[in-house]
Amino acid sequence: MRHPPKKKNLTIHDVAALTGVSYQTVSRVINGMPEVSASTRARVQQILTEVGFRPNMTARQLASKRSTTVGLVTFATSFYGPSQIMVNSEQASKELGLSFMFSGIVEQSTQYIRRAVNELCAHQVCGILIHLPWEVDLRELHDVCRNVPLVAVDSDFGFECPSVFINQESGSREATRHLLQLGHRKIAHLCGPVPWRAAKLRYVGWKKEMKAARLPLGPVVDGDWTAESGFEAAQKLISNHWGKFTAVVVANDQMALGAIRAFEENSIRIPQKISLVGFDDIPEAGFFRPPLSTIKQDFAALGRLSVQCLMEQVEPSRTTSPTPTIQPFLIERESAAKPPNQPGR
Amino acid sequence: MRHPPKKKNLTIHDVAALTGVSYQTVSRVINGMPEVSASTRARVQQILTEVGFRPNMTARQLASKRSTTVGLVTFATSFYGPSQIMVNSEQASKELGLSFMFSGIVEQSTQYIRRAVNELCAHQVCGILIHLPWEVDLRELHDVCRNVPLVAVDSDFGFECPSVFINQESGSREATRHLLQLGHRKIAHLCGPVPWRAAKLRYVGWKKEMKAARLPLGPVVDGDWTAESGFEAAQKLISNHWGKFTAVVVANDQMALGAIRAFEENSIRIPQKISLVGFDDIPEAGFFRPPLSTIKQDFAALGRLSVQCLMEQVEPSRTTSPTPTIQPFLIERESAAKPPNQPGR
DNA sequence: CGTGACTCCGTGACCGTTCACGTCCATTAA
DNA sequence: TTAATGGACGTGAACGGTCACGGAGTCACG
Repeated sequence: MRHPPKKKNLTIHDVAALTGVSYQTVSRVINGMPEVSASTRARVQQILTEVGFRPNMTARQLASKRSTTVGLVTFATSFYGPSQIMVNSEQASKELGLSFMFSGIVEQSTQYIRRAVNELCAHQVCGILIHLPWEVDLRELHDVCRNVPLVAVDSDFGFECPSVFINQESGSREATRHLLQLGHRKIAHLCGPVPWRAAKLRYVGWKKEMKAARLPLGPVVDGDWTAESGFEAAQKLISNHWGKFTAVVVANDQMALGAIRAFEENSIRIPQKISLVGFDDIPEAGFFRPPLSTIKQDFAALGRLSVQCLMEQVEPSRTTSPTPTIQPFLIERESAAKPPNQPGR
Repeated sequence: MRHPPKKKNLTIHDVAALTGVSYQTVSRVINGMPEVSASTRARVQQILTEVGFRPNMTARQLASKRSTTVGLVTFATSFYGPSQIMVNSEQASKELGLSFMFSGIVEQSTQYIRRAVNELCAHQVCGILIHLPWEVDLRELHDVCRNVPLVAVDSDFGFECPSVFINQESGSREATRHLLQLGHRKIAHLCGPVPWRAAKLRYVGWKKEMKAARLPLGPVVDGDWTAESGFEAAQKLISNHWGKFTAVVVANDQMALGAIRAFEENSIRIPQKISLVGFDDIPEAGFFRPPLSTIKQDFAALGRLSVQCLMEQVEPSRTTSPTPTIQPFLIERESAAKPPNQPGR
């Protein structure tokens, strides 16, 4: 930070001098204001492109007290969901002509979260998208945001907050329903790590669907999203609960992958003996053995809705739309079939 | 963008008024300058934390003509490599106290690239990390960057440019060597999409290692990184080149996954009949069937080196270190074994 | 010919910081 | 005593834009 200042960049004044008008006029053509004659506008425009003028966004933000960059804070970017959210909300921002700042947090503590939000606010983002996979009480966050709008992306904090959700519960119900429709009656659940909101909701979805079908809940074991944990969980299922399930709703695709391996190592064929449905539809899912039936979430839509919701906050022009929710849907492949000893439904 | 200005944020002047000193003094304690007495420093500090003061970065950047945010432009963030680069360079930036702006490009044309770089420059980033998987002539990029330093992250543009690389070629040679050491003599290559630099270099690595072993090149087919293309490529290998290879070096793990499936569908056992080595070590690789031997790249190190290299550019204080290169290494699992009909080497 | 309205454009202040000075006071050396 | 030194702080001017004015023309109309 201790080094000579950079070479000068071109400013609005330079352009003004080059064209022979005042800096204000240049500003006007840059911002497309009407009160400029066609001829001078053309002349200024000409010089503008000729010298490749590029407005200094920091100066503009400072002067106008407006901003066109959105911020995102996320946790656990190494997982599929968070990284998808990151990529897609950037894309959506770009489509609306907004820039994008990102701040990841390495550990889910309020301290780190505060820090990330603070950083983004210091840079005068116009609003913040925040995705935290765990449920966490973040009431205090309003203090640090002050007047910077916040949108929760598939997250739940301790307070009322504009949000956009993926309906995890409904997705999980759909997975369960699929199995039910195939004729399964004893369905286990391979659960994600409990503090995660998505894990909990997917568990609830499975439970509710089973209840709705007036069926007893099958065994539940849990993992930590990784394939390895899925492997171990399936082992447990086999050794502790064998006979008590003919299908399993798995909370994500990676654990499903691990589970598939565990079943295979025990010479349990899928889907002939046990059916499996995953969640996420990661790109590899179609090439597992067998190809995994799974629940797909439309992250592109999530990204779009998120920034849209944020911009509604920033600029509360029209009626605020209700909190949008995205419905995940089933991708049917080959890991789920009719249960054994039962010719059909 | 047409809406009432926000409520006022606290400024350095407010803090000054609250403490009863001049704004300059406040600035001084914020920046840790020495010429402040211990007592006033303490008083200011107190108020600072009390009101939760947060300096306006845009104003600071404007005034100081310095910046502490790094920019990244990437393509194809849906792939493993690019998304890893994104996440890890953000992490590395944060560790150095730098903020992070991101701009993805949806299509690899110079126009889009220019636009992304321009956007970042307009926001006065202190430097730009750029990762483009294709080789592309970007000489003109110096114009648009002007005096903003650029670092190529595992990328090759048409001009001399500070860079940090992953030694793709050496990684691929290692994969090939592993197969060679196991006793394979006829080794095929499943190549990535040709315009990609990584695809080309991995191809070259395989070729060179084969040449070095004085062996003829096995068949080459190519895919597009997806599991699906890997599946198709392996089909071609089987139908057009059967008998001409006992092992295949696959350019990434996803294609390897597809290939595994193709072999399986043709009842060709891996690794008993055909050995396979992948590239990337995606989190799922260890749970393929069989677990995939593959080449791992340390993206965390890449991220760290990238921003480090960038900061050396920004602040050319000490001797510039040579372009750093990361060595990928083999993760040995079970998809590669001795060739059939050959008890060992 | 004066008046208003409208079009086009320039001026000065300001946004929240940093930077280069300048000032004041106390201490020390001559 | 006086000048020089230096520590602690304040002042004014940037930085590159935007915003709210205001002024100079031009035209139509009374």
